[in-house]
Amino acid sequence: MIINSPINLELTQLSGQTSQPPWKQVGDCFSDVVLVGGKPTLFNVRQSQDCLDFSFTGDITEKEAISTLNYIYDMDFDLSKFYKYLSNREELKDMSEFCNGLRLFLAANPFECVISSICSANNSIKRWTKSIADIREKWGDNHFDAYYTFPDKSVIQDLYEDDEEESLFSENPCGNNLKSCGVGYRAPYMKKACEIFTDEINLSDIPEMDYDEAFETILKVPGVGPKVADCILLYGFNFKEAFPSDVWIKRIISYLYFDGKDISVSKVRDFGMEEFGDYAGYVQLYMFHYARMSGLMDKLKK
DNA sequence: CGTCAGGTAAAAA
DNA sequence: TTTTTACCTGAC
Repeated sequence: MIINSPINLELTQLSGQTSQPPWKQVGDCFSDVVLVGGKPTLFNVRQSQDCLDFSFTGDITEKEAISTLNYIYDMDFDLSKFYKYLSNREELKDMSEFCNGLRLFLAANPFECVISSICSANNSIKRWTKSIADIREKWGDNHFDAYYTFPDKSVIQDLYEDDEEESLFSENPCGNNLKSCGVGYRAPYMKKACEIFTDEINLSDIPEMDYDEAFETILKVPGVGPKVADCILLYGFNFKEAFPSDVWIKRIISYLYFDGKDISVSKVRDFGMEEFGDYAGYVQLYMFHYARMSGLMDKLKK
């Protein structure tokens, strides 16, 4: 079946968005299990022309399958309108040609996005995605042979933190701890985050909030600073007005808009949200990948 | 072996 | 309020 909106699937999958790790890739096909209304469903998606071709296995209707994929790949977002917006601005006009068909890769599971985003802080894409994949395989539920859902917060909350704690309390230590997944000093953040989601913050309240309230709320979670909070709201909850600002976005914004002058990450965030409004999230996504692919990043590295 | 990677928390200015 | 410092880990 085809979803008739343009997308570059591989670019979208491999762009390092902190919603979840990329789906399993075999040839040109990407697959993963998603809980749709609690029902495990295996999705297979691939590029067909410039659109999305998919099939699925699971006890849901075709309509539910389409609506799930529409959400995850943000297929209702009007890319051509966005490209017009970019082309009308001198600083942004080159970006669309370097990232044509790049879309948001939204979280199938917002809780997983929170943990992924915490894991991504001061980390590489390769390492955080492997950590999250390891957590799924160790403590998630197995479906359709080789696929795993992300474990529930109650599971993560009860895990040992590291080898030392495990060998202290366990009769046969066997890597049943968070740090064995390479999350490093983020392990206690993850566990405390789960506690907070049990007795203080209800993640399902977030979509009802306005941006500032959602931001202040999610910022209370251990391991979540401003950059990670914006990522969680953008990739996990589809708040498109988020403008996650890290050192790279700072360098790029500084180069494009402030004549290379050094400005704080916090100012960059304010600037991006003010300047780009509801397009802020997409501009951030395109900006980062434009810089990577155009060579601007190498130029700014020194 | 030292440096670095898409920051955060805690301490200090 | 804004700046500095230590920090798991794996790759180079």
